[in-house]
Amino acid sequence: MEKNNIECCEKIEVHEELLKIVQEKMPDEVKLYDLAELFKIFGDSTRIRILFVLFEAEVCVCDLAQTLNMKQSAISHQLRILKQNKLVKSRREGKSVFYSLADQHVRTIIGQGMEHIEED
Amino acid sequence: MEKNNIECCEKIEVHEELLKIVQEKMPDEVKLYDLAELFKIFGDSTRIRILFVLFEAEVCVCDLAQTLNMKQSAISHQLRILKQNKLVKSRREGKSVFYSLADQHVRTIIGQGMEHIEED
DNA sequence: TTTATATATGAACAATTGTTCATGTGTTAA
DNA sequence: TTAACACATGAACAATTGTTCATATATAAA
Repeated sequence: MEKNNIECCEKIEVHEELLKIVQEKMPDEVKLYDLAELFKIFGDSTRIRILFVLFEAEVCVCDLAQTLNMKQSAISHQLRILKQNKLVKSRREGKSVFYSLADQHVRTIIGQGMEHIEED
Repeated sequence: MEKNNIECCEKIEVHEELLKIVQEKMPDEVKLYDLAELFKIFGDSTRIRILFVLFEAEVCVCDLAQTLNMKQSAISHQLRILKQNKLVKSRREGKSVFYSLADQHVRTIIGQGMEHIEED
């Protein structure tokens, strides 16, 4: 018996086959980590609200803070996270910095999320 | 001057217009909260790995724990979260409980996430 | 240069989260 | 009924996270 054949649910063959398929198709650890990190970004309603504003227009930090009724500092911290993960991009114009969406996937991902929670 | 006309970046008209558009298009608080909660589910690499296994087959808890090399307890806790959020469904067969994907959106959302992190 | 405005960021705090351990529930076989 | 197995779950702990406050940087105007 090979070392992977640990007994489990008394179904050793199925387990063997599964392990093989999963080893083939499962992305590597780094990619899985990055993927989870990406979704963590969407897992905060402040960041979601920021993105919904950016769906409509390119906006400066100050306007974001006022529109969402939050401290400028909190908005800046979140924008930093969004930018680090390439979900938004920024452009300076005088004293202001304008933020906008950086990626098409943002709309798709949030759209699919909306569809999911609007079911049944 | 109306009370919404707080000065910000010396661009009151733009701010006014933005507020109006955002108020129209922004989902209500409950929906935004639910949406963030949904994405939080995807924001953990253990749960992501569970979902990748379920992309391939319907699997029992024991096999999941062995395949992912984790404690059965940890897997059960995560499956509970996935089930509560309708991302997986379960079916008892004797002593075992088999889990499988409950929703098409799961593949799309994870697929879009993969596309995003695989860019540039 | 000084002042004011817009934004960024480090530290600190409360709140949330994922895992482990111990134990409980449900099912099957003896 | 008892024992064994598969899974679920509450409590506890460490680790992570989002906000606030204070302050730093950057730009523009005086």
